[in-house]
Amino acid sequence: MSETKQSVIDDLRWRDLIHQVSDDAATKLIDAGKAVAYIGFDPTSDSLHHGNLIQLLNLRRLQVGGNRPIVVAGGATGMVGDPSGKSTERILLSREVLEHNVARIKVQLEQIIDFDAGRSSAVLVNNADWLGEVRMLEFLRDVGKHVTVNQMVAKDSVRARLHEREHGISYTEFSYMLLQAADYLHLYDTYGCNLQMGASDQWGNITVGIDLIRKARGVHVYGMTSPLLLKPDGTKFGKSESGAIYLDPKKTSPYDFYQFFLRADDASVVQYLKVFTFLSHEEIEELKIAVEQKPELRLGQHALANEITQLIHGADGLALARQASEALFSTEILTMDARAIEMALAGAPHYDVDASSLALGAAVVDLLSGAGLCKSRSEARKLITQGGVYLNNVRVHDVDATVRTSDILPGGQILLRKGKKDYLALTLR
RNA sequence: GGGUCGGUGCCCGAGUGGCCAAAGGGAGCAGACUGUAAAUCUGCCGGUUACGCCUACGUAGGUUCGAAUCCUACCCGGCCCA
Repeated sequence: MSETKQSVIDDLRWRDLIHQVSDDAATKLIDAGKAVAYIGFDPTSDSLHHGNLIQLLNLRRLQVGGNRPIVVAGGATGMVGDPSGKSTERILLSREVLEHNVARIKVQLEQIIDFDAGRSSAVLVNNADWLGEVRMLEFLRDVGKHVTVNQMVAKDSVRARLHEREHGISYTEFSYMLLQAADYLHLYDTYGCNLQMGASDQWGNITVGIDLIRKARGVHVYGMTSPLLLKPDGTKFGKSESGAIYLDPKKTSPYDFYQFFLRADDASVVQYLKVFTFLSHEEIEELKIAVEQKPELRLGQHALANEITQLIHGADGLALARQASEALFSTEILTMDARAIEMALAGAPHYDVDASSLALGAAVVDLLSGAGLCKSRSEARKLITQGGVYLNNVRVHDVDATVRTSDILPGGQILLRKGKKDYLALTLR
């Protein structure tokens, strides 16, 4: 990973990471390394996902330029739910769950942002620590007094819900922007925070905070958003077939994480390289040309998957993911020797099988559904009928096919595959 | 509180007594073509011990030979009025 020494803003612009800036002065502040920038996350899960990652990397980019990052875990706001970008009312999470999530996320943040970098050291705070204490009357006086309902109603996020036929917006969610504004104010008071960043759907919330600080403190602070990452067909980026891609290796294995980025489509790779990596402009330009001229080599995808997997899962995680990927996709695993197979499959998805059950023959249908490759036995049957199941890379034709002891590969595993890409190593137990 | 419209499968959305496991679209999955790409074409897309049976159209009852469709009560949401 190479970090450029040029202007942070120029770099962000080049990477198409700037959507809106509240004031040009913000860019000067950032380039001077004088920004104290904050980003908030609602801890709705116990792991960050690749969508959050973009914002975190942006914070990191600023930090490299000498700015100080603040990460706010929304322990309090997470209990309310942000209406931005949501068409329906959010389900509220319990205090216990939120606290648990905040603790887990904290560990992940430390991988990406430097919490020990002198005057630009990052800070992690939980807004439950201050919002949780605020008295209602105090809040109404200190925050509510400065914001008119007129401007609140004018926000896109609210207007969308107001005009919708089927769903309204609760007072709770309507208030969300005030809480976020209060966060900004608190961070300004405590850390001299002067910049709030986020995805473009946060713009409305961010501007409320800026206005609040101007009115309450007479100080001009800033906001900046990055564009929402969209896939070429205009749909939202952020989900894989099986859901979000998490940073937690227990939720998304390094192998799956690596594979996700390796499968980026041609039309998006360059954009992803810009957004998800710290590769230099020159390196990315070279990869761009490579993708245009020899797309089948997928050099861009490889670089992307390597960089980001290394960043999140380290060299070891990357090595495992690559070994498994190469064994499954690039070589004929059946010709490898026992040791090689064992090593190669170490990082591949696993499923434990009772060795004794193979003696009698275990139904492929049962293994598929048991391992979670199929949701039900019906689905597994249909899949086999359609020719979508492979045992040791050989298509299974019979719905009643079984896996037996003789199918065990030299490495001690059995390879089950669904479709072209979904491999599973059955491990004997 | 009154009036009114609505609550259908992962999502959107048709269906207003049998031909409905429920049109159509999207998403998803598989096959073909490829480059672990995109686009396209084809098939699948509630569960099951696959004959049949079971579970499903907000919830609970009822009418009927038969209900997603009719009736009653209730719950939830939108809009308007108070």
